[in-house]
Amino acid sequence: MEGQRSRGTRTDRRRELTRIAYHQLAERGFEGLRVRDVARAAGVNIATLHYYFPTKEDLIDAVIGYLAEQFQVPAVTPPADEEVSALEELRWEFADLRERIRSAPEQIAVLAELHARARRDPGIAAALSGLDAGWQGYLASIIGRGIREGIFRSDVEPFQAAEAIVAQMKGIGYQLLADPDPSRADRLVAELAEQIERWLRR
Amino acid sequence: MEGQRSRGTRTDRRRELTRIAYHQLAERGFEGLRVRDVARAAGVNIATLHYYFPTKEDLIDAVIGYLAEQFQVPAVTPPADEEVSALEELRWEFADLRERIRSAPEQIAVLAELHARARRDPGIAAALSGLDAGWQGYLASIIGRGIREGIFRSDVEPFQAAEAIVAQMKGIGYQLLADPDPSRADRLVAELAEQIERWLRR
Amino acid sequence: MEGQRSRGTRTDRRRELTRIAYHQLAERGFEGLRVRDVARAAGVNIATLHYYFPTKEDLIDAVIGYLAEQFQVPAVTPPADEEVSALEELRWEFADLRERIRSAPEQIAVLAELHARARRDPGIAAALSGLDAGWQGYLASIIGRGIREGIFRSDVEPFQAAEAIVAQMKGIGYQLLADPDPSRADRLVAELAEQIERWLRR
Amino acid sequence: MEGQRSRGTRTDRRRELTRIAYHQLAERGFEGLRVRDVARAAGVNIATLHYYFPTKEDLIDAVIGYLAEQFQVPAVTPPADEEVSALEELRWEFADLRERIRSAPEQIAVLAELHARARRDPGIAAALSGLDAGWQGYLASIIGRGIREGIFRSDVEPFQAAEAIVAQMKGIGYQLLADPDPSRADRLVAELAEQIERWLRR
DNA sequence: CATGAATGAGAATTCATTCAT
DNA sequence: TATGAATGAATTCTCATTCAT
Repeated sequence: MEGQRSRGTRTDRRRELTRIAYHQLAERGFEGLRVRDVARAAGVNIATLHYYFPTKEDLIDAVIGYLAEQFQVPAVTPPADEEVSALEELRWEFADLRERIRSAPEQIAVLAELHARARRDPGIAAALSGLDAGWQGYLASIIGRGIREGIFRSDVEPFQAAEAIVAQMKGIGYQLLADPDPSRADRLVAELAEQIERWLRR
Repeated sequence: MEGQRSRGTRTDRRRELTRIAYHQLAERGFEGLRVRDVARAAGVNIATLHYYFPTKEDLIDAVIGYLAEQFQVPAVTPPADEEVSALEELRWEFADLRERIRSAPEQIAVLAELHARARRDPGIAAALSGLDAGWQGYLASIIGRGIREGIFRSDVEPFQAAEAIVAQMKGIGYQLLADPDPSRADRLVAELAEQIERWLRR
Repeated sequence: MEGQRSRGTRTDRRRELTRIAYHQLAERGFEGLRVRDVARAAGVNIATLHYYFPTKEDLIDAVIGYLAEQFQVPAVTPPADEEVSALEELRWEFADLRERIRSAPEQIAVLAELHARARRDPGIAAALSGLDAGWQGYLASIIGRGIREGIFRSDVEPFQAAEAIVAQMKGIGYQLLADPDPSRADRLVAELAEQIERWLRR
Repeated sequence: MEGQRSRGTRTDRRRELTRIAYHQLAERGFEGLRVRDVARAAGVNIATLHYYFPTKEDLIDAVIGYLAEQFQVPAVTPPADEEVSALEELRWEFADLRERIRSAPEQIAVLAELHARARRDPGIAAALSGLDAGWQGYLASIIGRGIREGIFRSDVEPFQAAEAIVAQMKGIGYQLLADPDPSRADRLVAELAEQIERWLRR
């Protein structure tokens, strides 16, 4: 029973530390990420942090996992799966991007940091590939459905189209990091959405 | 003559140090950029580096200027201005992006690092804005010309379209940083080019 | 108990470092005070010193406090307060100065260093004012008592007289710093004592 | 002839550098004295300074000489030597101290810096002894004359009295360094003067 | 005489990590 | 689990001094 409680506590602590590291990474970048500051913000001793995460890299790995989780959670309520058209689902995806940029810029910021680091760190590159694969697969499935539904052009290869869309969505997100002007965000996302639609629709 | 040579030497040293810092920033990120390593790679004492760049920030500023210069130089021979259509010029722009990704990925890498840092450093944010403004203005001028030539839709606002295109081009570039697979690069750039064309053409 | 010992140890380390810094300041001046040397003399890593004193200034502040403590401790056993005349107490004060110069010249040396620095550092100026105020107040109380006892002239303003005496005592101390010849010290202190007595007595 | 002019120029440069170093020493202390800053303030290259003063110590030696010169120059017009009494001359000496504190505090500041350093530097100790000897000798001559004139007590040993007076005057000067309040200066110098007079007069 | 360029040695401070308790 | 204390190895930056020109 105590073991049970202990395990619960342990998980909580790890998660709390991860959460704080995630936010500090978003705000300060790898350049400014300090395990000491994470520990301080969590109200624990630095040795305690190292008990949970023996090295800084371990903590960073946990942050990557945390980011993946965040991306699982939709920022905008998704349409009821059953009845919705592929086009509507694609539009929802853009609304979700728009909302994420607005209400959870840390997700974009952490993604950008990881992206920059991925060049030097194969582990991070792999983790990002995983994230991308999921996103891309999801978009590809929408596009595929759209083709089957006859709304999208049939000469588009769903997976390759999805690959490009992912890259473009990220580009919009990164562009808005430094200057998070909401109207500019609206404009850019809308423009991208229109462009993609025009490109996909028959 | 002596003064001349002396001044030449001074500029050369500064430039050489800047160039080295630029490449190290591309490879190691801000996270791993060390003035000591820059000095070592240049074969000079660290105090000598500080003679030219009193602080690390001064060196970084020079690197930003250097990046701006690199972006001025086309990666692919531009078409002769006179006779070329807006569409051809736009295509050349994508070819240039493609070539830059292939042969000068450091440009993209440094840009990505600056982007990440811009959130915390207004100076860098301003510098990036400057870079973007040039690029965007150039694209807008092409689009405007295309509209006047009757190739592009007239209901597109050139400057806003250019804004989105810049973000998307960057997105493609960043996406290819971690995994610089040439065929993937070809595919992504081509996809973006086709998409944009389809969107702009009447 | 462990906490107790731990806390004890922490205080001890701080105090030991302070003590060493105090002596090194006395011997080398601010000009030659190096945190690295203090750490070395304490047998600890320089990072350990910074664990206790995050900055050099923090260490210096502790040294100032340490000096204040040293000045609290009489160098010569003070007369039993009750029965002694103001004149005898004043004489004891001079004996104390004489003994301090002989056996604890570091006190004078550190005081002189602080004095020189006080011009540029308002914090140190304030700390010195505090030290002076205590000393001056004490002397003023002796003089006041002497006046009430009828030994001292009543047309002397105790506080202003004390102010001058403090300055003169310091002057003697500083003068003896460079050349700590004991007989010269005896002579100078005796001369000052006689002069002051002659000035104060009716 | 050119040699002549050159020598003149050389002396001028040396003197100018010395003068600047003197003022910077007064303001920043040994702790903050930088040859680079002296050169910059003089508008010459640092290598040029080193041409005139091969080492920092050489420059400091020159500063000591400069201070000695400054002490030669009275701050207050001295009384016509012939007719003045020893008492009047002594009073003039105090007026001169008062004026020096007011209008040339750098003299006191540099003296205090040298004093603190004299403990570690026999060369400076010797130089200061020389300064003191002159001052002390001069005061002793006044006192001796006062005794011969019958104004001063004959049981005072002029040289020893002078020794104490020098120390006390310095003490007053140092005390006023950090807080150069003019009315406090007036008070302290007046108090010292009165005290000394009372002590010396029959 | 004067300078620009260069440097060795060292300065304070930082940081991830360890370890005894 | 948790902590206070400790540290090795860096990090940026400084400074008196040198030297070729």
